[in-house]
Amino acid sequence: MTAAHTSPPDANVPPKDQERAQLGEVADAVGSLMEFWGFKRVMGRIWGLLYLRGDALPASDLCDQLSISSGAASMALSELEHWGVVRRIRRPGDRREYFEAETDIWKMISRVLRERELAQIERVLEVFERARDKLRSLAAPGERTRLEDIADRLGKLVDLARVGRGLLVAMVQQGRVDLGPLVRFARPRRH
Amino acid sequence: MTAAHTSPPDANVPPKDQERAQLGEVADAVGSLMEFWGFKRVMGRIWGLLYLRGDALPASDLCDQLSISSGAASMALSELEHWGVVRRIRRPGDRREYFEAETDIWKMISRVLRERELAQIERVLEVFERARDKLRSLAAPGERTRLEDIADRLGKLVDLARVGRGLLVAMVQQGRVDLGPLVRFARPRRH
DNA sequence: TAGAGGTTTCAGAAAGTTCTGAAAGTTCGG
DNA sequence: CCGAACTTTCAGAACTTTCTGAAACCTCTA
Repeated sequence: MTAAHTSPPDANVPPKDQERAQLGEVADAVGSLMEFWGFKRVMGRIWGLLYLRGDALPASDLCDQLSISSGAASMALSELEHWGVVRRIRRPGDRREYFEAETDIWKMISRVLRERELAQIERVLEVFERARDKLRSLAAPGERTRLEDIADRLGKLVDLARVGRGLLVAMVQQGRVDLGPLVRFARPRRH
Repeated sequence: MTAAHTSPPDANVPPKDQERAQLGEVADAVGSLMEFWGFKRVMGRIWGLLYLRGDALPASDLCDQLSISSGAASMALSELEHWGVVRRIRRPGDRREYFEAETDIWKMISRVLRERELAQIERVLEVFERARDKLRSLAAPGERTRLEDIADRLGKLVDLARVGRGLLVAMVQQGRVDLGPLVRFARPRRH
């Protein structure tokens, strides 16, 4: 039997190590959330650690604590900076750069919605509209053709994308939205 | 000079080919949207094509039109089926299986929100809560320590995750939400 | 119930992504 | 300006994801 039989189970693990382990777990959880959102996992881990620590750390500390190379840290940090999620700080008399977490989470989220999701939906919307018009122009005039039906369904996608766009705009502008229209548009018409 | 100098530019391209090209573009656009959402690109391409066509197609047609192997089609189709995004149909007197697109888009979206995003946030929330409690238990009792500060910031993440969860629940339940609480929670306290 | 027609599975190929570590670049105090 | 301290860049390594194509597996019909 080892000393581990005492209770609580980790009574003999140095508190510093336990703290570091917990911070690491939270950072990993934030990392998986961020990865889910389409960012690099390390980006989330870095922000999570900085956020919890509450003060600015030099890159070398991040490399140690998260077990990543200086290259990975540098790349992730400049991307985080680009998204306004982390700030770079210089301290007089210290040649290193320090990094600190943005704490206004809504600011971060809305920026991503605005710059990334909104752009995405605009692109898609344009494709939909262009294809719809093209298809209508191909349809034999006068009669109701298979092509017209396709164009109509495409029109439904256009409407949906527009509602989605409106939703995003409302979110990033006033953070208050009604999903009703989205639900209505996304349901198939009775006929 | 080629015949392409006549206008409109593709007056001499067979309409069937133009139609197919447009459908392909829309399918690709849906594919990139779906990829953005964390699904496989082909899944979106398949759903897009089936949705526009409006009727059921056999797998072999999908392979032809989207230039994918039977294996890829089979895998993507069962995943789409699992998400309730595509239905499998048998036609008497035909040995092949046909596939048709679900047209209730909200049903699809809310299902993903419920089964995937909600599960994700629950997982993260648990990690946050566990770590917060653990850190509090490590802090020296009585006085205000650095550890307590960390635990407080973690508590903020917990609150935020709870609000996010509530938002998702509201969305999948009644499709009507107020983002106000999210915005409020996500902003840093004045101090 | 044999076997033709269709579907799924899966090992390896291809493509895509992220990381490492060292070299090149930058910055600043002296 | 020099050079130590730090940061960025980038080619290739390592890993992950997705796809192919053929073999195994169904499943109807005759």
